[in-house]
Amino acid sequence: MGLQAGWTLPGLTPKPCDTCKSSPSAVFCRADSAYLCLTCDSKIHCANKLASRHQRVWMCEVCEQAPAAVTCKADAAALCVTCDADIHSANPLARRHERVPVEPFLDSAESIVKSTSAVGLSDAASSLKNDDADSLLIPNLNFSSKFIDALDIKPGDMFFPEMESLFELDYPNPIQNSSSGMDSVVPVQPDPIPPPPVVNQPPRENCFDIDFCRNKLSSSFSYPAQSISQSVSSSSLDVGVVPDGNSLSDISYPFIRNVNHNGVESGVAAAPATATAIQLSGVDREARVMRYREKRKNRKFQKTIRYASRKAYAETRPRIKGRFAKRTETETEVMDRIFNSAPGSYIADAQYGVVPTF
DNA sequence: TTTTCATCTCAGACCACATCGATGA
DNA sequence: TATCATCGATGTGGTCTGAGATGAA
Repeated sequence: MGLQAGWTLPGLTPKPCDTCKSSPSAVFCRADSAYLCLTCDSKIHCANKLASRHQRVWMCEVCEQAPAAVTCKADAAALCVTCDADIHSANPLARRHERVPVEPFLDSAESIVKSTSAVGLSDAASSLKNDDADSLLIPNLNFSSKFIDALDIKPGDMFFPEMESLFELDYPNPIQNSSSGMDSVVPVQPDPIPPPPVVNQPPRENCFDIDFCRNKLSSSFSYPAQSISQSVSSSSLDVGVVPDGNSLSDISYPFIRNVNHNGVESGVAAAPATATAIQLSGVDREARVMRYREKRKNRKFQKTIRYASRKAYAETRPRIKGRFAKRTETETEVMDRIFNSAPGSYIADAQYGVVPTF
């Protein structure tokens, strides 16, 4: 977190909350087309049942001016459309980063911060590795550093030291001024919902449908305002699949829906989000992207051991040039004696606290 | 200033097999 | 309903490899 002070560049302040005008916005409410800080988000969206159903997304980690549209798995970062294009068109490697549309949440952002701080940090770490938890990834990563910033908690103070690397993601402290007084909200699994709108861009250039179940990029383009299909899968079947397409073509933003204040979709593209992103062009954007890249460069992900028993086995296995090799019969007998003679004693590594086997 | 080459750094692939988790009998 | 067997998927670590980054000529 030592880098944090250095990130704050003059003139690159996060978008202020539309309500209080004082705190930096942390989330974007689609129904209200409003940028809100965590405090105002809690006040507004916990006020009544209808408001609580407004879908919100976190702000882009780079420009902090537009709602995040996609999450890059490789970078573990939520990015708006424009930043996604900037960053992932830089080189062929970046183009291959797998990105998925962000999923909005219905809980108040503050409650997510609270609940995940208690139980979700470890999961967030493992989710970096386990693509099954993609849906968890975005909000957790987004809020985690915000949470840390807001509460002035150092990573080392947390329960999970291995999470430290996660907090290298720094933010401009959007909840700095937020109060903790909010109602607890029962977590609700949000319906699969479209990412924020993409406007002011030729649809056919930027809005491709992609089906990761196929090898080739789908050639069927979709006009974003009409499609509500989410063809990007985050199931475990997609683990390790890196699309070969180019940055923008890899991701579809098929969910351009405008939801009015009554929660009714109008079918008309909502403009504010991306329009704001586009306003941030030129030097500002370049500076933000550079800052983001620097952060990413310094970020480190630590491996999380989920099964100590497997680790123990892996460490004892014979190898040839680092690769696992078949055991000979003698070795198998020896290992059988070791593991069978002292049940439970081999895995004494309480460091991981998992899987008491044998 | 630009190009070329050498060196360094790092992410990802690879391997075998115990274990997990789902499914059906 | 509970138990057991089966089977495919998963996770584990050390080394190698190739691509990108960096620096010198």
